[in-house]
Amino acid sequence: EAKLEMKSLWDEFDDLGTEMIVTKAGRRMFPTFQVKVFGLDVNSEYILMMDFTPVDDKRYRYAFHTSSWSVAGKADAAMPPRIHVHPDSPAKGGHWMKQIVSFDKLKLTNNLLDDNGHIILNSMHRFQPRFHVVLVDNSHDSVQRAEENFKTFVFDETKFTAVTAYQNHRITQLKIQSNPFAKGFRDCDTEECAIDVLGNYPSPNASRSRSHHRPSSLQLM
Amino acid sequence: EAKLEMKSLWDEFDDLGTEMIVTKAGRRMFPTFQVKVFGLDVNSEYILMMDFTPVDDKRYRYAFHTSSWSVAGKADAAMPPRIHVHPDSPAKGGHWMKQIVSFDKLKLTNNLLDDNGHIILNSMHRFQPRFHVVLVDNSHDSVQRAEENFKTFVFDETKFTAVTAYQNHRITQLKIQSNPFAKGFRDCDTEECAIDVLGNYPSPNASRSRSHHRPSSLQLM
DNA sequence: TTCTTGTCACCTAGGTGTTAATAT
DNA sequence: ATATTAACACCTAGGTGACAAGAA
Repeated sequence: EAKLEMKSLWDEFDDLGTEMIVTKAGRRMFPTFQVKVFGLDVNSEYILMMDFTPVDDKRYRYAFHTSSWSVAGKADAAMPPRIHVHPDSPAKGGHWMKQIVSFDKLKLTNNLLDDNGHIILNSMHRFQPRFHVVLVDNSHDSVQRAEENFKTFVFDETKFTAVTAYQNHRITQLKIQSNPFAKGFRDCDTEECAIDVLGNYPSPNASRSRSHHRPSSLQLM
Repeated sequence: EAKLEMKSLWDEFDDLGTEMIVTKAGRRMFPTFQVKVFGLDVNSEYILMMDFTPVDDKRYRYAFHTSSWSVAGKADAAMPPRIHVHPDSPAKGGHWMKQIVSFDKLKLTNNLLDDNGHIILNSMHRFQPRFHVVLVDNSHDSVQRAEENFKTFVFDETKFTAVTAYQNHRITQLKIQSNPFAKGFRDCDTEECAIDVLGNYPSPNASRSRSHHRPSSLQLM
């Protein structure tokens, strides 16, 4: 009834141990959580939403010399739990099923005082994204039907560790290779690395050799 | 029940004779058609939409030496009439009234074969935008109530001539001064021209002196 | 030490009028 | 002549990881 999009990319990250950046202003997830939804009633209204549950009650630490995560103690105090409602909500089943549902407006933050409605997560803790489909039911006995009107989907391969800076260098490299917005950090000499995750080729003026020296000024000739 | 936003800007354009660019790919309107809506039922559903009616049955021509429009004959064959439905439709009255309704996704084209759903207009003809509010009525006798469920608003100051290139140079200048996306064409030596139409000041790195010479190369120092 | 923050160059994505070339 | 098209420099708006500095 719900299928995770870009599963192979999620699997690739999951095999390395997915990390998601959290910032004060809020950072999008990459990969973006996207699903295809099936089996809804075309003319009934639904609210689609996401939340994040702690995977365990632990705090983690990354050891660079062994390139591995280890437990660093008990979890910090839990943050105020928040839910992200998909901005198209409420909408009819027909709307949700006619295209991929993308949670690309969802942002993660570590700011406990956030007032932008972003999802608040503790850094160095592990989380499991969850996806919920709620049927809008205005009938008098909607309370009794609350359970059947509420469906939750969990994709194990989307769990991740929240971080303020990437820990595993291989995660950094996979993000750079697969996120179009990080194209500026790709090292490409030839066209072999130029194919993005969707199989698209770059525009002709792309892939000039990267230099991270910051010019102090520039002059027109 | 509907109030035009940015009326003073529309008036400024209307006094000069508003022109709107039409292109094959589709061009947004500037000013953008935006309204505040009042008096809807908060919990009923409405569809909001726009269409464009010919102001007259004439074709126009612009005389640069006299800076004026004149009739150039009868109108060309009318294009297939199209309606632009606001992408939030259908939505409850509460949604429409809680913020300004902006038709910034609406695009104008002169391509009669357009398959992007854009509004098709004949260049060098005059048009009157119209705004419609339609109550979604599922009752059995909705046919009888069709008229009361359908309200149309016309703001005379939003009429314009469709063009493929600006004719009146004063229109061009007003577009450049008031549209943020045309900031690159502003001639500014001091901060006096730097206040945009909303009264906002520019960001610190703006308003470098404009040069339309295209550098053949540039060098980092 | 370990983790977090703020700034930055470098991208994606797309909205401007200009200009030269092309229709009509 | 007049009208249209396509490429382009220059913007707005905002998403990346790198890096240096700061905080715990």
